[in-house]
Amino acid sequence: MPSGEYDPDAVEARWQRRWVDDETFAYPEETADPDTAFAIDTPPPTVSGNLHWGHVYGSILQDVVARFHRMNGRDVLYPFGYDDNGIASERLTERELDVRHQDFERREFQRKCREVCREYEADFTEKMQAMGLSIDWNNTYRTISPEVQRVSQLSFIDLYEKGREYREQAPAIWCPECETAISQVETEDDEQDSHFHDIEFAVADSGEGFTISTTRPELLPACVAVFVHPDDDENQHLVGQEATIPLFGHDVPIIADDRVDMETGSGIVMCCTFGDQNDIEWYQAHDLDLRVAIDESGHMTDVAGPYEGMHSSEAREAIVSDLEDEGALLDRRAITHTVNVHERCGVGVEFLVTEQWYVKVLDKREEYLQAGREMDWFPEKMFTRYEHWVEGLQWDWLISRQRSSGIPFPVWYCADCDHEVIAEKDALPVDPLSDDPPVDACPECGHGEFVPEDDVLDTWATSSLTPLINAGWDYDADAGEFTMDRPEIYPIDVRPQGHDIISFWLFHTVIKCYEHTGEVPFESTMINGMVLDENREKMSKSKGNVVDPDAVLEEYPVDAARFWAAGSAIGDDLPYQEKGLRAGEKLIRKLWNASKLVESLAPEPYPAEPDELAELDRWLLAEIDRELERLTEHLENREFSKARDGLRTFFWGTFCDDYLEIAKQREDDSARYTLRTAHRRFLKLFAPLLAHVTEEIWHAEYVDGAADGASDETPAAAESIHLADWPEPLGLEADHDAGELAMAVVGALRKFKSDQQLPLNAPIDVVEVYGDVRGFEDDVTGVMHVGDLRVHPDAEAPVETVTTGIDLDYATVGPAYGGDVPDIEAGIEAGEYELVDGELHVAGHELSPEEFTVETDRQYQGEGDLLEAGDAAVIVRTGD
RNA sequence: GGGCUUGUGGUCUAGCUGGUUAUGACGCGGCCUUUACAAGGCUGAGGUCGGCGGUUCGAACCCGCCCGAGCCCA
Repeated sequence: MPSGEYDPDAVEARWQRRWVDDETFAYPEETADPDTAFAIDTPPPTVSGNLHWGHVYGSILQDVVARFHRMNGRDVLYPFGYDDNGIASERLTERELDVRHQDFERREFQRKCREVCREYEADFTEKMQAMGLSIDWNNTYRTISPEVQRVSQLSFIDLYEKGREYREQAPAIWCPECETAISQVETEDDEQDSHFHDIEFAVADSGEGFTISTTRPELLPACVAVFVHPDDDENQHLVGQEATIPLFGHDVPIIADDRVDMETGSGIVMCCTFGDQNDIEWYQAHDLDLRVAIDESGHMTDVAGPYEGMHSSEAREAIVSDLEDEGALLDRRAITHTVNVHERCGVGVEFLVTEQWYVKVLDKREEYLQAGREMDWFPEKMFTRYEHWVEGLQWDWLISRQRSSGIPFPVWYCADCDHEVIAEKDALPVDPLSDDPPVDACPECGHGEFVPEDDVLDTWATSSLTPLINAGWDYDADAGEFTMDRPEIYPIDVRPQGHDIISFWLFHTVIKCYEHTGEVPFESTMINGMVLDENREKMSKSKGNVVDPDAVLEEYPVDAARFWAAGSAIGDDLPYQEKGLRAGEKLIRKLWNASKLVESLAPEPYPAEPDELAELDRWLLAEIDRELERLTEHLENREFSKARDGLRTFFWGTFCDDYLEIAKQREDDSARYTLRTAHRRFLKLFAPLLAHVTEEIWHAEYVDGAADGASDETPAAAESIHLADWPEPLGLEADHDAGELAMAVVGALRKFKSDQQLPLNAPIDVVEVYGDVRGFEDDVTGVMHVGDLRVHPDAEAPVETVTTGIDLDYATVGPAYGGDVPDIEAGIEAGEYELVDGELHVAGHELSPEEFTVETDRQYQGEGDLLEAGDAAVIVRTGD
């Protein structure tokens, strides 16, 4: 029985333990029907990082969805992934064990990573469980595990066999610090101090001088062309001639191209292989020479002549100084500009021509756009981000990384002819550095030696496979085809994630799974916003405004955090608000206290449905039907805020303030049955939101009935409210208007007492209601302590009505009278109008009755006070 | 610099394809011990809907520009 005060600390921890111990939320493995299976594919968090408030927010929304659909008869698979395959966890391992990954064989080092990550995973698990999320802890995966490595390599091979991957010498974004190619998404911008140099170039034949401005003079030896804008009249005469590079002496063509930015420097620009993205375009468009001056480690090559072997930064200073000696340095000024850097190490990226593996994406943009369109987007507007991302793609997806650890490419090359030899699918996972290729001789040339691929796969190549990992995707060698352990969950019903990762994580996942299975991997995607601090600013360590989940959950119940999280419109950013949590606490308390009252008004044994329900009871149950339908629709549309606020308002106002107050006066089976039915329904409706407190009350009140079959609950409902069925509408006939009016009469009487400074239980002698509240007389009388209630359903109230104004119905008047509306308004305002046979004559127009309403004021001259209750007049007389 | 999103009483928020009285909560003022809850109930005050301009009889809503915030990209 709920008694005393609610103690969330004890209650929440107890249920969290029970849910895990009893495997309450385990996915029923016998599920086979795609219509009953319901799966959520969450992007796995990096376990080496901390759980932050954004995780709390996102996870709660996922959990509300999971619980809602579970109660709606779906077999829910809500798995959890730990992302520990990446540089972050490798660095962590090196730090913790004080080792270098280079000193170990790749597989060996990964074993160490797995060991180190295990404790971090345990910490993550504990915290996720302490939020009471309805995750199936039997269904977890680690992105570094051999099983996932196998899936990653299978994915590589499948795409290779489908002709979606290629290896090519091409300009790639390169980090000279990490000595690896990186993808576009791994770079970020950084404001850095630099210098702008004006350098004197000369035309080869005439010796005429012109100025080139650059921040990177060390690229002079890599210069392969000079560009002038076609609209640049002043310098047009240079086009077609050749320029001589100072210090290095080689001649390059001078070419016109409209990609030149005339506003910067002299408007004449040099093209080097490669300084930036533009250089690559020019290189390709004009078929220029390739002069590579900077090598993979950021040092100068032989192209740089005397500067060979210097680091590019040293070479820059040396070249500037030599230019100055030669008089070719016209100016040098300090500037700050944005530099494209590698997000991991902060070092400026280079563009190098290297041999890399790519996944084709550019050729199927339209198809991938269509794949995105086929998903349901919550909210719909977020699709635009996906759309713009796909339309703006400039590179195929670079998937090779020159790191020594990570998931290896399952590939060897013939030492003689470079023919690619791919691993056998049933041998995966393999590491070419340790394992032998599947053939003894090259199928192409017969050569017997092979060079292993020592690159590893980009971590996104793995992170983008989570739907397949969850569905148990694998290759069946006997059948010669790909299979799934759980085909019923694919495509996955919901993919939740923040709007910050739509462009790469979601995109990569969609296209890879689409290529493997021919199906868009998600039925829907649910985009949550970012969590901001109380001042709507981004949380960041440097600002010191980061909310620590542990500290908050120390102070507030998890259910309060759930209430806060559900206060967001999906897709919008949400500020952390302590008041939001406090409001949650209040609702939890209200639910608890109301449950205590229900318990005392309708104790066990619970009454069966009486033959006839009182009008008020039918009205309440019918109102609950309405709320149930609204709530269900909102949850289906992921309108969490509307769902939450609607249910809260209805419960607090209609059930607690209106119904319960009346029910206190009643002692009949109809009331007892209704209290119990309503209460049981409210618990269920609140269950996805307030997961713990509803479970606690459910167990105190309703599991016995579910267990012994006394109630119409399923046997599973005896285990947990979260396994109970979502309510169906009862469909009772009720007079909605009469009930509404009766509540308005009660409200008016309450206000009357409040205005008169009377206690709410003060008696009232006579109340006359001029409106139809038949069937509710005893309810009004009981709760308001009315001695004599007289209802006049059809009679006119004995009041004088005075016309106080005219209310135009603009929706019809506007279109009908257009520009004359201001005149009509002025006429009414000035009182220059007449009512003739129900028509309004004003400003030369005759308005028909449906175009306006007459505003009236009721005045009562008799004994007692006149109150307004909705449309009805109520007259109150007290015996003073 | 570009794209997307967002800006409503002190704070958070609702507001559908434009219709005139802009929703609710938190906080604030006043009153009320009523069969759970005073962390409750009743009631009141508080808003030029970020700014400017436009379209319209009528704009929180549509259009343009500007400002602030968030995300992604350059």
